[in-house]
Amino acid sequence: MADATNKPGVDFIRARIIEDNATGRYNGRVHTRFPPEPNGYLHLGHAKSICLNFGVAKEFSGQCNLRFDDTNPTKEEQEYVDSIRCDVRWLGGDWQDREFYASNYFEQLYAYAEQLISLGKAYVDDLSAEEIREHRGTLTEPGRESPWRNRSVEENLDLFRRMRAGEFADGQRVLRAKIDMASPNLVMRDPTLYRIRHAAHHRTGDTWCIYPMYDYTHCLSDSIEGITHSLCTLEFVNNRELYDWVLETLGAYRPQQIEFARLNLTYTVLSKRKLIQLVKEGHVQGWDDPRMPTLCGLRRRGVPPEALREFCSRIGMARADSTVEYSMLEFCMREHLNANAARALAVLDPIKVVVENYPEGQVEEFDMPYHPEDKSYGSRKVPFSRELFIERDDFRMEPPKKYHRLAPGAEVRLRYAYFITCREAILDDAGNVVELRCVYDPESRGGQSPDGRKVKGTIHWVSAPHAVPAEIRLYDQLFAAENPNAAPEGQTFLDNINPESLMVVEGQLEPALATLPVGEKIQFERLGYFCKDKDSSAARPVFNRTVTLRDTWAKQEKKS
RNA sequence: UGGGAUGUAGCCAAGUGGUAAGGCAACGGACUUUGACUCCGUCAUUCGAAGGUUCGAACCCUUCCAUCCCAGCCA
Repeated sequence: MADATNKPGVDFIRARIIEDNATGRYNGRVHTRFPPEPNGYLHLGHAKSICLNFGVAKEFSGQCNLRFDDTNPTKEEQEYVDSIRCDVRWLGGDWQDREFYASNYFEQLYAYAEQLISLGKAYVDDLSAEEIREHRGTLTEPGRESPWRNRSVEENLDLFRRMRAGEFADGQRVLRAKIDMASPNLVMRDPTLYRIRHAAHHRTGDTWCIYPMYDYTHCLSDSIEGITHSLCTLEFVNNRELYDWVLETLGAYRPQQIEFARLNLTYTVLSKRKLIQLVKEGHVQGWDDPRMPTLCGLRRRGVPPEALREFCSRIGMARADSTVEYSMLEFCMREHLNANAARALAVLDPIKVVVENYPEGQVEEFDMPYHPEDKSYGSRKVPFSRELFIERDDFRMEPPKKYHRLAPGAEVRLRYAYFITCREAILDDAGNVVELRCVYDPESRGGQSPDGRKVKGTIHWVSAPHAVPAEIRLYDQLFAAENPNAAPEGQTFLDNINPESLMVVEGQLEPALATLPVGEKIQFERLGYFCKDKDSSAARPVFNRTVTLRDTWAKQEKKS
């Protein structure tokens, strides 16, 4: 056991669990929870927590609950709980029948609060929010006690019951823990436990007009559910003292809170406030805009859940603040998609090619494998004719050194089809290439010449009369700056939005692509991975680019 | 300025007294009917800094420095 904790790859949380199991601290039980507040959509930061909590439970034959931390009725909505359920399931979190809500425990929490009052550990305070703030002191000065701090248990009980009964207006009184107004930890300076809010709750309706605060609710919810390891992010380190205080004071079962660093990613923002702003101000087209780091956005973009899980495992788990490079995420997308996406041909920026020596009106079909390394994907027939489209970038009037695509007089292979040689480029008045006149070598059918002659380049193509036009959405980073939050004086993260984060082009697809189901992921050979979007219609498919293929040539060319 | 947390390569991250894992990125090269994939190679004499203890320190001690979190009736 002890040596298992020293194995590389075991993070500090798992090491702790192994140790707890070894000492029998929870009798070998491992029970975690993923506790989102239903006030927004889940994003990559939550993915880290989902993978941790559900992952740990699975690895140690334990359980993980889904718990909605719904203690603030003014911010929470059913829409969010629905989306959260959907996103967690998509990522692979399985909470079985253990879907809980902090609001399930309101009655129990209330009883505990009365107990705290009876113990002389909580009191009703008449101070206003502002007065409480003034009494709290500052980072360097101790706070002052409220004049209402030493009311009798009877008076406190009476007042608290009347708070519940709705006798007071919002903000008129709160229930506070009686701890230590001079504590160097501000969280411990008589924290608020209950506040009055005459607001309908999305689950409990008008049953309550007082609502418990996070610090009071979370520890007790964990305790009630028998959680063993309560995993949360670093900003809650200061709250742990209160977490323990509440449970200890009430003599309740005590799980342990363990904090880890939250995820930061380059070229993106992961704060709920900023994400909401992007949606509300129309900088993106919604929570599921494929440029959003939300789970629904990533899903729509075509990112497989497996890639996200792999990403979460690769970034590790530690307590140091960190910012992971976006390229790590891209690597995980490509790694999974390369092994799991079928291939097809699509031309996104077409130039017409006329194969002069190919008989007019003739059409033949090539059988092409859907996956070059996995025969189980099968194959499909792709039509070939006298008129084709190839990628504009695959032709140069004056090819640079080491360019092994098409140029006047140059020969290339059309993927799985024939060798062609360019005879002539037809230009318009502005000097743009409008058409290429080529000849093919009939002997090279399938892409190999019997004389053993080699061509360096292989390019993709579609048959013009058979091609299916489609809307292709080319996504790039939403932000142009590595750290969008580092905006110059007088600017905000919004000024770092990448104006070219979305480019829409009209592409030409091979026919088999027309019938793909929405959500299907596919590699357009030599271009990248794409996913059919829900905006598709029968007449007009729409594809989102998930991520490009690595492009060593483009990088090399840019350098010189 | 009080308290808490954290500093290992461009990024993430192991390592917890015996002489710096791994991954991403980058850069070379091989292979290639995707300039993809795959494969091979290069990439920390040094662990925030300075002192100290020790035969031996990224690990222990001291001081300092830097970054992050906390003054909601948000979570």
